[in-house]
Amino acid sequence: MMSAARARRVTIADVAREAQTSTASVSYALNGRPGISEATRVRVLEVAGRLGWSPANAARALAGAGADTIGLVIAKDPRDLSVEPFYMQFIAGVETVLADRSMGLLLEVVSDPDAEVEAIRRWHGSRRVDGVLLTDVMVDDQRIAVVSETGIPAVVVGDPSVAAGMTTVWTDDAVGMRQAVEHLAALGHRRVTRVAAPRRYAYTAIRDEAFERSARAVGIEHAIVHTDLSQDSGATAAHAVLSSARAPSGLIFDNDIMAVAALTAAHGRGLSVPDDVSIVAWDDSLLCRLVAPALTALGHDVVALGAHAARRLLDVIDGAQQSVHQDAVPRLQVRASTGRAPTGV
Amino acid sequence: MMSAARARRVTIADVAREAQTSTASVSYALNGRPGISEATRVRVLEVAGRLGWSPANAARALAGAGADTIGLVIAKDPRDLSVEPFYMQFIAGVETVLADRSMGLLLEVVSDPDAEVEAIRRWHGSRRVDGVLLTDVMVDDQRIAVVSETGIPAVVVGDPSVAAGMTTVWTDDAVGMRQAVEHLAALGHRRVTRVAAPRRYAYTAIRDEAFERSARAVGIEHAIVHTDLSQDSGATAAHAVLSSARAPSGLIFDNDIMAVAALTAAHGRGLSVPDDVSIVAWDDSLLCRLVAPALTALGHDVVALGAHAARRLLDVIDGAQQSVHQDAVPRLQVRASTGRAPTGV
DNA sequence: TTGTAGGCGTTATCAA
DNA sequence: TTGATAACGCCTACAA
Repeated sequence: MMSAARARRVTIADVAREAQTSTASVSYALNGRPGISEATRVRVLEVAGRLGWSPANAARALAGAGADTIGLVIAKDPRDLSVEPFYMQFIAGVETVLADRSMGLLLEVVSDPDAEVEAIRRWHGSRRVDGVLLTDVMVDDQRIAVVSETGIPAVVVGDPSVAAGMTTVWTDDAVGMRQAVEHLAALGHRRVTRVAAPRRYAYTAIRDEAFERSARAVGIEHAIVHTDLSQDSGATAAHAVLSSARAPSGLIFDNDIMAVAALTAAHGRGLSVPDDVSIVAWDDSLLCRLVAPALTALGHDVVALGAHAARRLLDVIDGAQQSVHQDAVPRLQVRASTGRAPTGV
Repeated sequence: MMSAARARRVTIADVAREAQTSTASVSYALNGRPGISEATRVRVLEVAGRLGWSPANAARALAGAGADTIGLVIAKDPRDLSVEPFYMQFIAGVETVLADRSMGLLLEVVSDPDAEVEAIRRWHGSRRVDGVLLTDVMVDDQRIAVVSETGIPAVVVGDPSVAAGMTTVWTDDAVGMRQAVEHLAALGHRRVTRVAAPRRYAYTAIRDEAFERSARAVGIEHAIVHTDLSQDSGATAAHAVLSSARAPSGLIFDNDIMAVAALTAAHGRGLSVPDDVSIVAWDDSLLCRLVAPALTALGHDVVALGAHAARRLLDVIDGAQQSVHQDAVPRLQVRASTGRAPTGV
């Protein structure tokens, strides 16, 4: 079979010739600029449509317009991504905003933070993106340093305290944590353990602190175990914690995967949820609703978060001052996995 | 705070001047082309590094190189994406291949097929991508028509029968289906129902046919129910099927979500899995391992599939002939949700 | 209101 | 092996 001969692309000059005018007028017409008669504009647009012309992105970018693209680089192991509903939702939200401005999203998935920095550098160097979105901020995150040093328009999705003054869209995890702790306390739980994300993530310290403060405020015993967020570490942590001398009656996990793993672990130990132990998950996903009992979980609208972040990034690209924006507060969805604390504990 | 003054970017001319040579030599040096002395090459690279120069993507693209980008457009409701581990894994696989050629992935998430076609047209028209990946092929898919008519380099991820002769990477769903049916038959099941995806997806008919053929081959009663792949429709289908006069003892679902919903539905009806009813899921995700009992499921390596498709697309972009490539065959992971058929049925 | 021409940063051609 | 120089396609002063 013959490979289809690539027909020469139609250019602005072709349209100008066909419409019997100049390339300048074609450009004006397409971009809705003043300085052209209505008659000419209509004629040009008609011809452009008929010829199927659309401006080459590279040419406009070269002529001074931006790349009409923003970048998002995700540093995760592909294995973990399969269970992270977060990013697809976030991306979907971003896209809703980009679509209105017909901008594109350049995505890169890398396996380590160094590659992430390198990707941002490369994108900026080759002018492929007008700005970047930074998620999953870590302690001493190199990306923050690179971005603020090079002046790439960027929005940090995370706590302002780690954003080095850059524009930030953040969620108040502390309030979420407090809801979870108070919910368990109100149900009579006197000992609660937080099964947390790795310390390298910036949000971990924030949630740790909020957890301890909230627990102290309601006067209950508390402890924290740090994990790697995996299913295995969730199960391991659950077993360890539940077999300890003074086992807690309430567990708060930093994601849904670990919470579900803990559910299975508890059942495996002959414990009932929520009669013997109550479980709270962070990240309210479908998973939380699918398992039995359904999991009480902290959730927020990630699609909206993505849209919010994208909107702010476009503002920054347009020259807006650096600023801090709070997104919706996490809400506790109470379901069947939390109940009154067992008596006599 | 002042917005950082955007320093003028360093161009190839700057490097040429500093290295006391011409822009042509700089270009040759950077791209590792012959026709330049080693001394000059070294000098140029040194200067380029010192000045922090990297070529502007737009300029290269305009000068004839490609966009160094491939496109992937996903037509799904954001809500559904949150529970679709497929795409993130697929994307991760694609990225591993693109990284080697330092190409980028342009992503677009839209909510309906028309927007998808429009996105592809737009990308092609503005020359933003060198090629596209087509997934989730539907019956009479407009994208196939547009792509083959415009000659955009593309790879169809799906059955060759719907790819209109374009380069295809496919998975043999029929073999997967046969494994599932034979597995149930071997366990003594005599009545099996397939809870299927919507008919608009091209793969649905393929799996339907494979299911019927396999069931006939092993001589068991069989039926098919079409759904929208949602949790709710999975539960609804399970209830309807299990309450029917001649209820099947085996169910084969077209995704993991519905299978999990059915698990809950079965429990809700006081049925034991697998003692009363066996359940097989398609798409072996973490979800299948997290629930109790763990689900027997058909799975394949989606990360590898993404890499495979990307590799073939790069070949097509490089001018390869249209061709058909089979990816790994789905494998049945036998877990606790399937067991011997109940006696006396 | 219209058209001409220069510039954006590379790559490719063609003399030297 | 080099170095001018002409595309590439668009935008935009500036001139008509």
